[in-house]
Amino acid sequence: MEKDQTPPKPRPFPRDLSVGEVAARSGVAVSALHFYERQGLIRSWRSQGNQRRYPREVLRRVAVIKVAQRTGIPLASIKQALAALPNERTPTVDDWKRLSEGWREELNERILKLTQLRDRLTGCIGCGCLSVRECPLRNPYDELGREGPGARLLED
Amino acid sequence: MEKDQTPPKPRPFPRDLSVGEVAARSGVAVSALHFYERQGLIRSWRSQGNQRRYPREVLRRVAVIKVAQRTGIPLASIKQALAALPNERTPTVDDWKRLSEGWREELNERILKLTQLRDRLTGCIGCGCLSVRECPLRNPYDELGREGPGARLLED
DNA sequence: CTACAACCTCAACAATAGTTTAGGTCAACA
DNA sequence: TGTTGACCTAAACTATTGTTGAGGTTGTAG
Repeated sequence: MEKDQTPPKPRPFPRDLSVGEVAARSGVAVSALHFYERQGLIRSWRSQGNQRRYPREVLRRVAVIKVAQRTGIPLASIKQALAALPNERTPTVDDWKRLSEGWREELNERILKLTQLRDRLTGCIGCGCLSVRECPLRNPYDELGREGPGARLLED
Repeated sequence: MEKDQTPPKPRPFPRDLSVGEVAARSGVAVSALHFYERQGLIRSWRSQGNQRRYPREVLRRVAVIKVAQRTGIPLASIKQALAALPNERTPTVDDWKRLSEGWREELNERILKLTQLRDRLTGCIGCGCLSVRECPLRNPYDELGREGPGARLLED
């Protein structure tokens, strides 16, 4: 009945967090937290009543997940990266920093690709060169466009 | 039986194109061309034998679709953009240029966002500020993280 | 004329990233 | 004690972007 998404009133003293609390503080839906847990990106233990309990550290973990997603990294890869964190010690600032280094590289590449794309976009769409064989925009796909020798008429 | 994907031998004189020819020359699978047609991004007429026939112009159309996809634009939006092309006249270079102008803007924004993200990435993941309320990386989601007044202990 | 490659349709399946719903349990407040 | 809000699971559903398969037709080469 949608009540799941409204912030639960905080319990007496915040040693550990309920799923609703994590949702409220991380800005991520309860259903998404369940999902992340099924996918192995976060973990919880259970209360006597079988309710999820999270260490406060989960907030950073979720924050990092969301940030990584914004860079375009799929959850599966984020999971891999998170798996490199120390398992039985709370990750330190340096642990997190190391994590982000790899992503910075990926991000840089994506930015580069998009920048090239942008710089060629107008010119190449406007010119005649989208003919698959010659256009720098299209070239990556060119392998598939070959069809042996033979009179190849001027392309559209 | 996978034969669909091997380049068909070119028919005698290329006035119009079969789906296999378009696939070979555009580097896009036949199944994807069918799909684009179902989605209304391209159109064809039919031969006597009910086979698809495309105007040569479709090559540019498909090229543009693929390029736009690389910029991260979903097919639905590409469809909208293509719908702005003149319907009964073959689009001119200027038509295509206009089309790409809008996309250049979107691309620029995406590049900007990613660049900001990159610049903040290491610093923010490493520092304590991922606490959702103060981090520039997390702030966008902050709305959901509010939970009324009350003693808010130091976040993780 | 016979094969076989290329084509057709329709339906099911795939991966990603979740959300929604149904049916039930737990816990706190009055 | 009873009601309500938060929680539980499992399964089904959403959207996007196609691919795969089954079963049948067309068209071209020999």
